[in-house]
Amino acid sequence: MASDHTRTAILNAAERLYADRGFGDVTLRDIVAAADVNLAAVNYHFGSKDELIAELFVTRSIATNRERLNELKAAEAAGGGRAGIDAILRALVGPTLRGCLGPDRERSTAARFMIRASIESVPPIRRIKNREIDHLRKFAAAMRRSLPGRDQVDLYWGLHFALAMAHHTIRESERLTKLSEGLCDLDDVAGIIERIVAVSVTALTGNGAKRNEKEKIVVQRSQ
Amino acid sequence: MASDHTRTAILNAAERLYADRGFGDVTLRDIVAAADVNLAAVNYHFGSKDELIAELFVTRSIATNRERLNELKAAEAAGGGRAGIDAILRALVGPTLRGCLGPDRERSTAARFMIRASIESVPPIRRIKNREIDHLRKFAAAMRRSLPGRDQVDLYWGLHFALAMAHHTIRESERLTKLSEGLCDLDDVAGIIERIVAVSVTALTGNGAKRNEKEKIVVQRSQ
DNA sequence: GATAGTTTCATACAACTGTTTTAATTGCAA
DNA sequence: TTGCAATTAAAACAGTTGTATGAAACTATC
Repeated sequence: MASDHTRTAILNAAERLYADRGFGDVTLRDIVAAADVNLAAVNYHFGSKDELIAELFVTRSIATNRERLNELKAAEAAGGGRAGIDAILRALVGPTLRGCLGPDRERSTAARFMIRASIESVPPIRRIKNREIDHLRKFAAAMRRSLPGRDQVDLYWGLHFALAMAHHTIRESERLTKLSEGLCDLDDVAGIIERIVAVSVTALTGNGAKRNEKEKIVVQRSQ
Repeated sequence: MASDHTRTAILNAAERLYADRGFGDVTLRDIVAAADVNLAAVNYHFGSKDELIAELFVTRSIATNRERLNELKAAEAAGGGRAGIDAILRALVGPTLRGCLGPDRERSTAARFMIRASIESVPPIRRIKNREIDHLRKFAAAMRRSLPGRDQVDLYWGLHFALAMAHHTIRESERLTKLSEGLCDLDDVAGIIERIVAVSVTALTGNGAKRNEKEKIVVQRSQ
């Protein structure tokens, strides 16, 4: 086990290729070519292609989750145990958005790999993915502490929608740029994060949230 | 060309299989088995697998877009040329959500296929996908007519976020159910649509944004 | 009912996939 | 150094993929 060189070279090459091109059309031969190792090394070190993907996903998701939790803990510590709802949501969507959008050099292959994994949902990953729910529960709990009076159903939907906006923005950034003819600036990551946080907070605390199930909001023209 | 039977059988089987299992692991042999036709029929009628997928996507996206536009046009007609922003957003996300969520029997393979197509982004589809932008432009224009005072950038983001919440809800419905331990009712499609519309409307017209003075938000009881 | 054109069928093909095998090489302890 | 395990290497394997072929079956027109 002298140096793990081959092992980590495979992991890094696989992460980058999967992040760039998705799981669908990346073969083991693509990976070993990029890593400059022998084809059989994958099965020697990981057992199978699926186990390689699984290990990649586990490693990277631990890292991503830690980053989010660090930000959450910092926000809660700053608020004496209770973070503002905006800070919680910022900790939830910030790391991924920063890792996937913005200038090329700041992007992380890890974040882009995780987005791919959450999109394409390949079998080896689907089996492990339940752990992510436990991770999200921590954010749900923080939100409950932050807005103790709020209906839990609304909190879950708010959490869900915040993730929705973040992921969709990453996945469809190109389309949004084209649709808006460049008006929406996808390089302004900080601005995007604040926009998503603002919408989520408004949904959770604004007029829409107190609404009874039987009511609906309509916009009327006064003239 | 006596009956087109084989052709349409292939199209229907392919649509259902792709909708159920994604593009990744559905082979031509799976399709012809489900359609009960010969393997060579695919290449005879469509030329290649990619052309089959492309034709499927074009046909189905025309149908989906028409459904959304009909709802938009009806809303605009009812409002004398100007639809409420809520009705516009409802026309945008309603058809797809109704087609993908809710009781089994109401789900449409077409809507589920379109979601798959928008998620997995396989090469033959990616080439055609630009037309969807033209389709979305019509909704952007309607939103502009509905909220003439609002900054266009905000409108584009609102449109984008509405689609984000709809698609993410479809893709991650199972996770949301688990996370909320059943509190979020994914069978209540009408309620989900109203929730997404409400959040989007709040984001577009609510506190942080500069609201047009000619408009006001009211909360109505639906019954 | 023979014929021409279309559609179906069984089958073969070449390319590519993940995996396995077997041998060569390396690194290190004795 | 020698011996031994860990690692790398080249090649082959069995399975699956989309596609192509040529014969058979059909359909409609005369």
